[in-house]
Amino acid sequence: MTTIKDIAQRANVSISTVSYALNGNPLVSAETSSRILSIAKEMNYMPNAAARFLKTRKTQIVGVFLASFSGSFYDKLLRGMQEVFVPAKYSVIICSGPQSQRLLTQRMLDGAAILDRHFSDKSLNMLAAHKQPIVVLDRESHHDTTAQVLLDNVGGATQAMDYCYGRGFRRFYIVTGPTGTYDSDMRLAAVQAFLRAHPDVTGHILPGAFDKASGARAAEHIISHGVENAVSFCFNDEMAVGMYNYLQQTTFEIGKDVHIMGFDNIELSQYLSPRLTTINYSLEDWGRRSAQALLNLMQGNPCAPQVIHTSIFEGQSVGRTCE
Amino acid sequence: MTTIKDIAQRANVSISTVSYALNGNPLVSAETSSRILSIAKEMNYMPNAAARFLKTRKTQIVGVFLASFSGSFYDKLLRGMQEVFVPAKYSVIICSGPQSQRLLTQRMLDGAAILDRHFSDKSLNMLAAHKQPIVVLDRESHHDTTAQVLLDNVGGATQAMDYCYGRGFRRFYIVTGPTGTYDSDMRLAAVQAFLRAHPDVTGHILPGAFDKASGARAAEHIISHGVENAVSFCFNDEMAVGMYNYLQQTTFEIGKDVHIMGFDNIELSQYLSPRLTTINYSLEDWGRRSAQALLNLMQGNPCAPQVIHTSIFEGQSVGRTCE
DNA sequence: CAACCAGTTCGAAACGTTTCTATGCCAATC
DNA sequence: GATTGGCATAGAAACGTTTCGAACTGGTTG
Repeated sequence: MTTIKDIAQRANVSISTVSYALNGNPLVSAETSSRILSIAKEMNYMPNAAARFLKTRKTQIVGVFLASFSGSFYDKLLRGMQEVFVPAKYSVIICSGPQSQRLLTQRMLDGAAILDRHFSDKSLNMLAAHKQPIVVLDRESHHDTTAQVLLDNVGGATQAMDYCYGRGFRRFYIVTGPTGTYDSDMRLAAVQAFLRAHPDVTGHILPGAFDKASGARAAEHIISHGVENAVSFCFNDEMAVGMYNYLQQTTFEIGKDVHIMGFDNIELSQYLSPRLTTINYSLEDWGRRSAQALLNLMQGNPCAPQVIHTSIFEGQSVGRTCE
Repeated sequence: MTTIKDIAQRANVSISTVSYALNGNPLVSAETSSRILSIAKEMNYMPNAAARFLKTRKTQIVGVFLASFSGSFYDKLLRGMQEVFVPAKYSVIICSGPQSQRLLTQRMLDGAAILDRHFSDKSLNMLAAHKQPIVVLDRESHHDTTAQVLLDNVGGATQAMDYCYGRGFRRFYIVTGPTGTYDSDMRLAAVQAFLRAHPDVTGHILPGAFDKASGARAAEHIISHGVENAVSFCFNDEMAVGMYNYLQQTTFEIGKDVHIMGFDNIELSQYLSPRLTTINYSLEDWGRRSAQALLNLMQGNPCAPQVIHTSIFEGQSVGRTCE
């Protein structure tokens, strides 16, 4: 491995001069500089990141912690982030699984974005205590080196309930995500507030796990408990897909006999037939704004909590009640 | 930041003793060791990765280079890899975009898997010259620190052609991927070999780009050039989806008037109606075997080229000719 | 009693950078 | 001709580890 020492030797200068030249420090004369640069290229020198990090304490890398790589869900989010980080000269890496937290605790990352419910609050607090810049997308966090950019779950869930209510539904099946996950808990809280505000509405809570299997189970349940004039609000589209899959094996027709509302508007939803009615929001925007927040934190500026707003995406999976 | 120096001071021992204790070196007495360990925990010491890497030249991190994060395509692949790397105590990170190559050139990674056509052969050769362990999934590479685990594109494309031929088709539209990509080029070569071997078959090559838009364009083209008794072989499912989308706005019925064969069997395909007939293979297996190959390389063992085999997944999108 | 040994611990060098401070040189000034 | 100032370069310390060889203990041996 070529090091600056080797270059210094070949160029008959000191290592400090080489370092300056390589970093474009204007103190070194143009002539020396170009000589050093050409020698470096010729020896195809590659800086040793570890040594540099050790000195500068900056890696120019940010990590995005995701629960899984599943679905095209993250694709757009990450694209939004790249839009911000690439011009800012940060490399973005995706980390998943418990063992990758070590990258963060061992200071290999200048900052991190977290959208992974397996990432414990305890770890997060530890890191915050060490002044690690972190932006959270799936929980609340109030430290001076953390920022939150959260989905408007309450708004979205309320929009969904309002929409169904407006179409005449008074009986709701609510298929939740895993308890303890911020998104599911917030959506559930909004639903419960809605139910309190509308005494004429009944809601049956069906615990789910944000996966297709939960949707299928829920579908099975509602069929046996009566579907007429009821709408099923799945707390994410994936569970709605699970419902579709299950119902395809039955004679029930979605949008007529069975009504389904989703949440997330994932790409797959547009291929469902009938098109799923769901809650929509811009993942790119979420990514961009999270990235911007993290950038701010890394520059030492605090960053106020932000909210990503939602809207209804109207398909044909929620019809009207027939009375 | 707590360092081993701080711990040494508090424990009244030298830094080397602390280092030994932290690394579980049996030379240090159990008593001292436990004292040091408890002090370390109390001060919540976190090792500085950069310093350690500088010394040991091992990061215990492998990078997976992907063209994009799109689709659930990579999900399974990565799960397969994690199965191998997690027990081997390696952290896996996903790198995308040109700027993340720096992680590799600056030796932040012990090894890498490449499935990214934007990753240039030139860079790859540079890295190979530096003895960087790398496994490639999307090209050939023959260096002593590289390994290849490739999809059996030729076999898969041949299976597809044979299947359609067996169902009576003699006229083929071939929707390719971008020229220069290994997968597309191999599939095309197989198709051309097939055409040479079957003089009774005609094939029209339609250049595509592995995206939905290409599929839509191709659909438009075949409609205006006659669909009867012709089958369209899309070199990936995503383009087939593009075709479906386009055809949905027409009166042509897939599997009857228009026949479509895909490649990849992506998750979305199962939601298409009629179900897409396509070429299937195990992404988990691909991931596992690539990871195992990389592990071998990192341990200094060479690794023979490997092939991932394919099979037909029969849906209803390819019917029969009606003569 | 000197020599040796095993079990612990310590000191110091090394990894490859960055960066602060010192030095050398030359021309311009008094 | 001594002093100054500016420019280019050199020297050396520092970052936090790991690890080699040395050194210090007591106890055992010849």
